[in-house]
Amino acid sequence: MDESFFEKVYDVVRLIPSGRVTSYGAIAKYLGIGKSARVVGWAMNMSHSNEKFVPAHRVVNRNGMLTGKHHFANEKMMEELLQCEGIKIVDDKIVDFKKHFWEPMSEL
DNA sequence: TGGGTGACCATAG
DNA sequence: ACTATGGCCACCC
Repeated sequence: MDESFFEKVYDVVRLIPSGRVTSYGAIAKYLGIGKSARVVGWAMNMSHSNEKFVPAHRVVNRNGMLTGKHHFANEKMMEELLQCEGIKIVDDKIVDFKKHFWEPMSEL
């Protein structure tokens, strides 16, 4: 299909259940690019271009740190959204990240 | 057309 | 334990 990689990334991100978080590498691996997790991050960078809303706030790096918070409308919006879903954020990091981690391969 | 970029991850020193 | 570097792929100008 003409679905670009971004479309797939957006689709997976949109499938992330509320209160869960995942990492770029997990999505990258699920899509098959594996090591090139950067493409996933790049896709998120252009997420604002997508017509539909993409819960990019549910996607963090492997350390569970909100690396992309600066790319949101407001830097605090990301952790605020996560907190709204019941996820605790301390020092721009997700508490019990492993516990809230959502693996697309296992769930999908 | 081609180059440069990027919100990463893994390994090595 | 921490820091530094390399690699990797797809999209935008």
